[in-house]
Amino acid sequence: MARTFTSTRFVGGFVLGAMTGTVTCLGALRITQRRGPVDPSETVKESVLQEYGFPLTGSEIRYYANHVLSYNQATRVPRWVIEHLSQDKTVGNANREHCKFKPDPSVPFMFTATNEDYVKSGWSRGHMAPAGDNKFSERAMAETFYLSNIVPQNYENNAGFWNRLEMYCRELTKRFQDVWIVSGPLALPQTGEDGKRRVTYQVIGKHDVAVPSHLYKVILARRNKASTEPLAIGAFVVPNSPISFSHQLPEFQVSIEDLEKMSGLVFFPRVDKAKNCKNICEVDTCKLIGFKEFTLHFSGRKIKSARTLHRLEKVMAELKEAGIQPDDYLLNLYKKKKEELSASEKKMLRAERGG
DNA sequence: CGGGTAGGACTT
DNA sequence: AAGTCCTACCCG
Repeated sequence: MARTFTSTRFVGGFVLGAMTGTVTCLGALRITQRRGPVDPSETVKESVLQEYGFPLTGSEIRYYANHVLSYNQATRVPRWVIEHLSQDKTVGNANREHCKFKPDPSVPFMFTATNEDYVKSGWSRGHMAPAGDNKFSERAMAETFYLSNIVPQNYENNAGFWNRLEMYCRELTKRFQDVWIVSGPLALPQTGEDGKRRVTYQVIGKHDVAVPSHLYKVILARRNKASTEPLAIGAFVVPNSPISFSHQLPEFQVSIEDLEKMSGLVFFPRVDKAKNCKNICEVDTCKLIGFKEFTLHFSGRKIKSARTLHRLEKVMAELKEAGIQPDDYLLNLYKKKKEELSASEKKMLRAERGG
């Protein structure tokens, strides 16, 4: 119903616009006849074309505490998001549990995505500038939760491969003093059954938020400010779908130039990529954390946050099912937590009997 | 780390 | 009675 109304309104506006245009042309013709030919030296900017202003795109650069982006008002997702990463930014007490996804207040409401567009859409809200890159600042982290920094992302991809790519970027700050990262969505053409190439994408929610077919990341890393070593640079295009642990990061590497053709963007335009850069996968590992390491890492966090013995045992059972032998660190964590929870659950039982 | 849902309390 | 927020709990 709403869609029908919108369409009707759109068509009506188009017809009205066409009529107005006709009237204006006739009027201009009369004036021209009366005053003679227009001055050819008059620039378009100075002409009547500019009288009521040119169309606005809303793609102007928007600045936040630790990221900067250009927004696409048509698709309700960013065109690109850039951030600077250094080791000190990845440590601190900022906590995503205190953050909430919300429409960006600086984006006109008619062009913003909303949480309702995403919830139960089948797609997760995927950060472009990651929350975890902003542990140093509550504000910087909170601002990454604006929906101007979010795209519809496959759940498994977001929690898995993309997550591990973000972890690799943070790891880079151990070896490079400064890391700059540009991230964003892509809607790439695909060849149909008829052999023709088309760009198609799903849209979700009442605001028709565009679901990207792929996500890209460009990484630029500098060893340190004084170093004459070439900058390390890499571009990666990742399908917006589950990617198993058997896949390696270099499989998704593309040349900067190819990504620029796909995206219509020029990355780090002040950098001479031909002269002053080296492939990051030659200078660094381009190796994402493995399955065992990944699972152990987050099992540790789950054990720490477990609040019932049942939950605690389930985390351990999942590890066993995955065929992963807990290391000493994890076993010790488990033992401590088990004692803690046993004590508190006994206390709860006594309180119940007493009351 | 990256995300989600259900349901009760609270508001309107 | 229906929406909104918050807490608790959950998954990869």
